[in-house]
Amino acid sequence: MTNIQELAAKTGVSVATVSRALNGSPEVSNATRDRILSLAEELDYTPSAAARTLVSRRSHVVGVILETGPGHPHLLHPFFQEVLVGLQHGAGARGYDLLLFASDEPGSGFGGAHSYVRRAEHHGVGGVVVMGFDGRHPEMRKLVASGMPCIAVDSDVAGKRCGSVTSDNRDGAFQAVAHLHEVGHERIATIAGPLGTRPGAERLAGYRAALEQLGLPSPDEYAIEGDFYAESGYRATRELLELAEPPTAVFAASDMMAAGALRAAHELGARVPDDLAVVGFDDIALAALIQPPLTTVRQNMEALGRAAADGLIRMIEDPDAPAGEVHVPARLVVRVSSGAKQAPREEAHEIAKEVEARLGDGRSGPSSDDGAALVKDEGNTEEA
Amino acid sequence: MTNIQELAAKTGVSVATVSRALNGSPEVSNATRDRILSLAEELDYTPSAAARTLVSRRSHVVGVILETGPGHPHLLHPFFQEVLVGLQHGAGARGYDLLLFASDEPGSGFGGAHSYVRRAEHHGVGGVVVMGFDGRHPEMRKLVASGMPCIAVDSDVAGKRCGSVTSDNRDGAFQAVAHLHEVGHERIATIAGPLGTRPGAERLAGYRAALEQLGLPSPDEYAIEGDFYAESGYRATRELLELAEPPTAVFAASDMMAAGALRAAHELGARVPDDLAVVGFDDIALAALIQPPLTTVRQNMEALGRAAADGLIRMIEDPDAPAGEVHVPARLVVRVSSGAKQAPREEAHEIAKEVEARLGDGRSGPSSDDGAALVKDEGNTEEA
DNA sequence: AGCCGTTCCGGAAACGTTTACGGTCGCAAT
DNA sequence: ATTGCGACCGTAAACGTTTCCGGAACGGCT
Repeated sequence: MTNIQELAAKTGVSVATVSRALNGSPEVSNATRDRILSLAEELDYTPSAAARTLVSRRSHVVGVILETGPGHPHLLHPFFQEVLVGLQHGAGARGYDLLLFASDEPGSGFGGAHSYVRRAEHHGVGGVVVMGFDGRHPEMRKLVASGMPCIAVDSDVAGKRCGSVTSDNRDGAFQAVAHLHEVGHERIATIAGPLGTRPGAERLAGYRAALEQLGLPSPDEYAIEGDFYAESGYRATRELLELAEPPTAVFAASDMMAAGALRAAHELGARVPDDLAVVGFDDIALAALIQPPLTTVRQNMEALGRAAADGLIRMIEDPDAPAGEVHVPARLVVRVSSGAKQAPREEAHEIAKEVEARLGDGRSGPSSDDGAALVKDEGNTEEA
Repeated sequence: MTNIQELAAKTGVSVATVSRALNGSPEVSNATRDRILSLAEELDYTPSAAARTLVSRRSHVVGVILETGPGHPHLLHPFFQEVLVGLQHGAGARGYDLLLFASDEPGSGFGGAHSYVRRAEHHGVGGVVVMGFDGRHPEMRKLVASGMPCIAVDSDVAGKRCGSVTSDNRDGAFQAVAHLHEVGHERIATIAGPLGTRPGAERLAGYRAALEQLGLPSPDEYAIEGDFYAESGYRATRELLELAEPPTAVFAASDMMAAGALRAAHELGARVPDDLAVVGFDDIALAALIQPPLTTVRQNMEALGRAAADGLIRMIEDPDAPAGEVHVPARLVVRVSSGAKQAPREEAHEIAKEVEARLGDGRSGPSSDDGAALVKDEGNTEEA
């Protein structure tokens, strides 16, 4: 491996000058800079991250924490995967790489699993983004207490040096209800997420706000708390349909619960969307593939990731940057389950473009089907 | 941050001794070792990864390469996500962390995007695992040429220091066909993956081998090449069903193509599984949720990741370890689409346990539904 | 008493950078 | 002719480890 000394020797200058040239310092003449740069290129010189980090105390790496052990299946949710991609792009654009904490035992000789804080310090990362934790977790408390810059995705941890990034859950829910109202519904129920979670609470708030603003009835029985999983959506929908005055539409705070709702409706002989309109939240891959294709509120997960990376790096590079809270807009994706007369033209167009962008030269792909994530809305062909 | 010198000063020994104590060298008395260790614990000492890497030239980090730019949607496939989890566990168990390459421009002053090899060297990672590339990609050629240890997942790159990990595609396909034969089918067709890809070719080979061994007919028209995506499965199935002597069962080399097959069958009025039995490959989340629930060959993606991590770290730590090729077994998951009389008892049991393990205390989860990945095979309730 | 082998430890070099400090020019202003 | 200044560059210290080399102390053997 060629190092900075070699460059110095071969160009006849000191290592200090080489370092300056490499880092674009103005204190070096154009002539020598060019000489050095071209030699570096020629020798395929790559600076040692370790040495650089050691002295400058900044590693150009951001940590990523996501719990994947038993009892933490979150990581397997497509949601986090796409956020990760956003992180990668966001961090990459700023010259940072991502470090996924995995090891429990970096060095040796010490006992027990190390705290994330300690691991972060060990690697000299300037900050971390955390996903799949809630703020009550002891590790999270330690983290925010440590003063290390961090950003939580879709969670409610917060602190002086700890910001957060979420979808605009409230607005997304609002859109969903407004849409149902637009296509003619008056009696709109909701299957909420766990109210203890931030997205659960916010989506319910958006639902309530929409009902109020639209002057729609909002009986207590129309809001049932679920747990984001399909089964709870199933049960809630059964309850709803057996009410004396059942709703004609339901907004589920997650696609999985919406899927459960679909099944319940099917079993009770209620046709979707004719007898019961359904809107979900998330736009997971499944949404476009089930019957009928699900109208849902799409979270822009890539944007979430990008925003998290941006915010974090800002905090890292400016020690007294505020730890903000950013909301990424969510947008309604109209498919069949909500009973809209017809998807507006531009919507279809947009989807097509999106699919293309994500598909790319997928044909040359390595294996398996990537389709689950990019589906050409096959369900829509039903309309033809 | 407390460093090794501080420990040395406070325990009244030299830094060399402290270092030895920390690393478990036998050349230090038990008395002093204990003194040092307990002080280290007390001061919450964390060694600097940078310094350690700088001198020892091993970073205890493995690189992970997966292309996520436009034209590379692979990363969004659940497949890679689960592999990533496996990697995390595998690497973590050996004391390694994962570095996700993201940045295009680590330092500055140089032009253009850096090659992966260079980035890997920059960070001092001992090796990398690559996913979502095929061996023909110029970056991959550079990588294997560089002699850096690497492992490719589900791909066909190979070289002196470059191993690979794949599912046992051949055997998985064999199982699928054998299963179809067991439930009574004789005329079994396949929708293959792209024959240019390794999984595509291997699964076809397994299909052929099974037919031969079982003494089943294997007319040319029964094998159609698809591209792993749903649309190709749809078209292939239409072709198959319009043959003079159509097959009664079809093995699709991916779940997405199987989904396409289901749709085609539906359109042509063929009932699944009665008129046409279908088996897929992958066991993506979707598989359990579509109607009818799909019998498929499950890839153990977590195991793939673990195997990749294991193999890579072996290569890193033993400079002349062979770059092996490992196959992870795939296993058939019987649901409804294949028309098996009944899922064997233990299978159901196994699924239940699996679901539980992955679910864990999911209730306390942060948001969204994790359900897509862990579905309780709701479709099976149809049988009741 | 001399010698040798162990056991434990310290000194110091090395790893590849960045950066504070100082130095040498040449040149314009006094 | 001195001074001052800006542009450019070199020296060397630092960052926190690991590890080679050697040395002291000690006990057992001839």
